[in-house]
Amino acid sequence: MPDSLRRFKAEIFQALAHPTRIAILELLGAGEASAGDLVEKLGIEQANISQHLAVLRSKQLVVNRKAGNQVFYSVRDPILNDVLALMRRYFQNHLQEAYEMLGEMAQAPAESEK
Amino acid sequence: MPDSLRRFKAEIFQALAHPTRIAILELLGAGEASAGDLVEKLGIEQANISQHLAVLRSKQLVVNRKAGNQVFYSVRDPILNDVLALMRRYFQNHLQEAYEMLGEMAQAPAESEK
DNA sequence: ACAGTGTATTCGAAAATTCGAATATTCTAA
DNA sequence: TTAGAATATTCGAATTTTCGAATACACTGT
Repeated sequence: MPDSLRRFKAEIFQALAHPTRIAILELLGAGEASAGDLVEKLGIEQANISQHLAVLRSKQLVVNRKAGNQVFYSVRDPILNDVLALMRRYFQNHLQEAYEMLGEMAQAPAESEK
Repeated sequence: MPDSLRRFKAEIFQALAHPTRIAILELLGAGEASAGDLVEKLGIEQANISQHLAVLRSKQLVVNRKAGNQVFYSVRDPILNDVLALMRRYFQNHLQEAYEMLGEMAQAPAESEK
């Protein structure tokens, strides 16, 4: 496989390599959401969400649709959802280590739980 | 989903987010290989391969087995191969854009082709 | 035209990643 | 024990990523 193709793949993974962007994609997996929805559901700075959306857009992982004031985002290719689903299985298989790797966890309950 | 779990996922993706590490994992998908094999097949500095292997080890994506002088690596969980396979399908779907995104490509033939 | 709401961009500064060079470590064979 | 091969680690500089703050832009209603 050409190295240039691997560079492309690496860029996609790079786009996935941030907790906030994973959260965004998981939310979008359930269907379209506006930028504002994401800000509200994730409890993260508007500017920051917008920056992460810019990353996802630049790698074409999401598409957007403007409706008046708002911009609605969705996952472009359902394969991405499959990838995330596979990863969920992976994490179930290795939850143990996940916890160990993260070390804290026990007392760090994380802000935005559902 | 807890934020800490998303951080863990992001770390896995981060580990996948480098062309050399993708190349390593794709090679290992075909079966065990020694560090030296990887150096030779990828044509990359020994120290650098070793650094990338350290990243993959630290995220537990690979396991290693020492045999005398050498260290043999393999992918720990076959799900990873599935993820990479899914990604290959993704790239086929979007090859067009991949080429556009990479821009150069036409004249950048990449060093290590098969 | 103006104000207000929703979203995007720009600008630093701090943190993380990457690589080659140099050096260590570990094992084997003599 | 010494030499050599295979692999790993450390160091520092260059690059990239990340975030908040400030600002810009776009659309709507009045």
